[in-house]
Amino acid sequence: MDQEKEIIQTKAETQDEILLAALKLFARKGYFNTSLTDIAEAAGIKNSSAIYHHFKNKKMIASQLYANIFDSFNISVDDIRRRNQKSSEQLRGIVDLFFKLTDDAPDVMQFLLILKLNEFLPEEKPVLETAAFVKIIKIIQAGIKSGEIRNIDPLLVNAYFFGIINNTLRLVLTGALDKKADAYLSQTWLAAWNVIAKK
Amino acid sequence: MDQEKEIIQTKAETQDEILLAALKLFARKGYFNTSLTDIAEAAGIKNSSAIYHHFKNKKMIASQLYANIFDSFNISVDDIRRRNQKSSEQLRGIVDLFFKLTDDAPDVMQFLLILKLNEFLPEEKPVLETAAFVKIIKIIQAGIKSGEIRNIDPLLVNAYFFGIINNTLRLVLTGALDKKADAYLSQTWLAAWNVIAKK
DNA sequence: GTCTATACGCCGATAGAC
DNA sequence: GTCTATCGGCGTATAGAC
Repeated sequence: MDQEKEIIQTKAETQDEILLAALKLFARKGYFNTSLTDIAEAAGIKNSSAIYHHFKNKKMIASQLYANIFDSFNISVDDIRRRNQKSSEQLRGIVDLFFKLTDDAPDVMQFLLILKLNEFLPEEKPVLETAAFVKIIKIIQAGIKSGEIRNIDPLLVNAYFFGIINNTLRLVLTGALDKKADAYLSQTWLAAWNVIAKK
Repeated sequence: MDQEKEIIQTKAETQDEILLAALKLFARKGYFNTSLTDIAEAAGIKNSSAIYHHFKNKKMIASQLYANIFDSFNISVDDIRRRNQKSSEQLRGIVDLFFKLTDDAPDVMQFLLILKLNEFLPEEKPVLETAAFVKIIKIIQAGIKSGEIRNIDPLLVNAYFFGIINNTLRLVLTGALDKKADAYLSQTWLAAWNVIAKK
């Protein structure tokens, strides 16, 4: 039984290694520029054939990454909403998370922010229809109702606020801004919040 | 001689048709999802082979598009700078152009804003090092010097300002915002300008 | 569960007739 | 300058031994 458990764990670990390798390569070179051979190599497997014991095909690797990343983001958003009442605090929590991810897991952030997912995962939900992002719109609507946020189209509020946040992080990820994201956090938060806050 | 002229013109026209077809397809499906067969068909050519009489290979089509679009953008920026003195007016001119292009030439705007150019044109200059965008940084620096714009890192000013502008246009281009870009111009300009304007 | 070997298809690219 | 025909290669995917 110990042995069985070990085998199962080993399998799960190999899957994770494949996912991790794929995430890294997709983030750096793009989906179409990375072959299964590349992924196998980066995952420490001699041959790409072994990958097919873990995933049906190349697209399913990307699809699994998509699910993992957006699920985990969704859980984080739930957590942030539970622990904060005001819309401003909740948005601040999400911004903190984004900046932290940019420094600690840039590949994840590339996947979330920069990759054109619909180019290689056309059947998946657009990012904005994802559970987590629907909740962000709800946070904005609540903020408008409570008077914290200016009374304009929530989609525009979202566009302005995350325009500033995401574009800043984009420049960090591409190296155009040379410091860690954390160095820009406080003033970028202020800039973004002031755009949408009721004066 | 008339005949010769006609042939030359025809050749140039065919080239333009190929470029136009490629732009459309790259913008909608992405570079890697469009084959030369697709481009030939969309350009009204029976076979992809004929394309090689106009372009060395697939990448050179994209490269030519890149050059055309950024050159033309650069010329527009020059024009805008010549016709306006204040940084705010110059930035407003660029924003007007962006919104106009989004409505009138969405494929061009997709190419400028959304496509990950380095994924299929790795040897071309990153967008931010492009002549036009270097000039935008100069406009920002001048605005800081003259006291129109807040005195923070010009790259951050750029990130905030165009974060709002580009993210809004991105949502228009993807259909998440359902009106024409022009409907959002005045309030989006105000939001973006207020972020960077000295109070 | 990973290996070797191999099939298969698509697409970029070339040759050459017209 | 566009056509038909065809090559070559890469990358996905499968078959089957171990």
